[in-house]
Amino acid sequence: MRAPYGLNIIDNCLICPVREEHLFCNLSLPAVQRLNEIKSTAVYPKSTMLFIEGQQPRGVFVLCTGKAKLFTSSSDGKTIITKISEAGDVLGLNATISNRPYEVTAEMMEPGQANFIARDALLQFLREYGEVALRVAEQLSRNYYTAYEEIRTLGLTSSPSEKFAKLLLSWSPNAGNANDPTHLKLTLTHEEIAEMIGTTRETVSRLFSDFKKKQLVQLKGSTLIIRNKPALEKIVNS
Amino acid sequence: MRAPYGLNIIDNCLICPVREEHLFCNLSLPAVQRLNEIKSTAVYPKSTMLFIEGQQPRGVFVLCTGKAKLFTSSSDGKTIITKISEAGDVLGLNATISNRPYEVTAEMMEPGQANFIARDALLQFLREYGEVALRVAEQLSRNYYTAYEEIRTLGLTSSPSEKFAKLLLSWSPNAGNANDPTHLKLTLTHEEIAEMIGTTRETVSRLFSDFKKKQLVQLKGSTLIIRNKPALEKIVNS
DNA sequence: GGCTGTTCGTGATGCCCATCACACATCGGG
DNA sequence: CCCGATGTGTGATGGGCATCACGAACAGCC
Repeated sequence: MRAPYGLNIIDNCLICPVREEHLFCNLSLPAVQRLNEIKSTAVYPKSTMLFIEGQQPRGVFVLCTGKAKLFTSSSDGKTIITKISEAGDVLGLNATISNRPYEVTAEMMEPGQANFIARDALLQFLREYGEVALRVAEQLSRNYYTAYEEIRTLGLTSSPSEKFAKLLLSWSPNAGNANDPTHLKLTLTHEEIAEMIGTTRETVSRLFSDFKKKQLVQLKGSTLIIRNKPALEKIVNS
Repeated sequence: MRAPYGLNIIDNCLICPVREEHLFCNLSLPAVQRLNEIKSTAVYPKSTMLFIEGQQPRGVFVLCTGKAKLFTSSSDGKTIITKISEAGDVLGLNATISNRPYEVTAEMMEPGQANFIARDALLQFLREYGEVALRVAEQLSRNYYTAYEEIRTLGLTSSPSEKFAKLLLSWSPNAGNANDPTHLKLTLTHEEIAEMIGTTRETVSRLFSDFKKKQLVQLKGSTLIIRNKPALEKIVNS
């Protein structure tokens, strides 16, 4: 099957490649089948806003392919990105469950596919399948912890360099030293990184220069190499 | 009944004065009676830490009288207060439900009474009374929204004066203008206010001076009078 | 009432980083 | 392949606020 934007469409949750890994993706067979019936699939171009901060919740989106950024903005245009969502993530869950306005805007960062589940259908589904309701509660609690992590970063981490180091560390799963450097594709612009750590584009630029000079990281095209994770950790715990 | 610290003890949830207003306090008769059996009441002196950030959750505390501050700290001693809890509030709910470490420390700001409910007993109680489990989910979702409010304040509100104005507004329920000024007892130290808005004690001092000079507020002993709420709102939306 | 510890007001100093400005690189579509 | 749009590097500047420092005011307590 071929879709616009040159993507493959996954129209059946039963054979979804991320099915095993996430909420809504690792359920009993009957539950997945039911889920498959109530969802509606669509492919969204880059920059689509799946929902906007302050809107009444219509339902949730399950991201199948692509990435989306979640952010909240102030009236004067300042923005903070609170999360980069990837395939398997469920967007808009808290607002939909509690029937309060979406607390963030969700915008596609690249074309991708998402399943929409309307609020009414979701609530009915949760009533039918108690196992899933439990999973939802767990997910909400996980979201809460993530939010608190953000509060700590914003409130307790004073300097941009510290926050920047923290962000880089969160991208580096392995050792990240000279023997075992972390390689990763850098998909964010400096502007977006700035919005993640609450500073300006220029400062991020300068931080990159600085960290490169100090041999903490290296940049090859769009590939970021983390060379000295221990030093980054030292910056964070300063 | 008399207790230490000159407080009256409320040892029966059925006649608790805040029973009508809050979670766990407005339930069916049988549920309140069961709750009354599983709780254990105690009076805590000022500065008691009911639980500490990072501890494994033992259970929840329902605050009956007194006030408590919830805060999180970094290793280098910096602190942010995320909430001032009052009578009726349930503390440690999220950690207890999800069995993750307490995300904050809860410290009594004045002597007061609290009911402790152990984790196991609480979970059993929630299983017995589905109505209450629902209330808990709602409360968790409310907590999540509050956390996001905090993220917005910390991340999008740049200047201390803006955050300070925001805090004052959150304390002013009525008109707060020359005709109908808000009077309130100021129970926090400048240090604590600083920890609420992420700045220093000195800056709070200077902000008070500044706002007094601009006729926005007035201070009579420990009574704070908000005289020009519209002007405060203007500062926030600048 | 005096003594000790906490809280508060305010000056001086300096630095970090937001802001402005502008040139260069890079990307993507017709 | 070119050209507009978007992203990036870096200098100059200045203001806001953290930090240090100290004395005054205040509260609690034998």
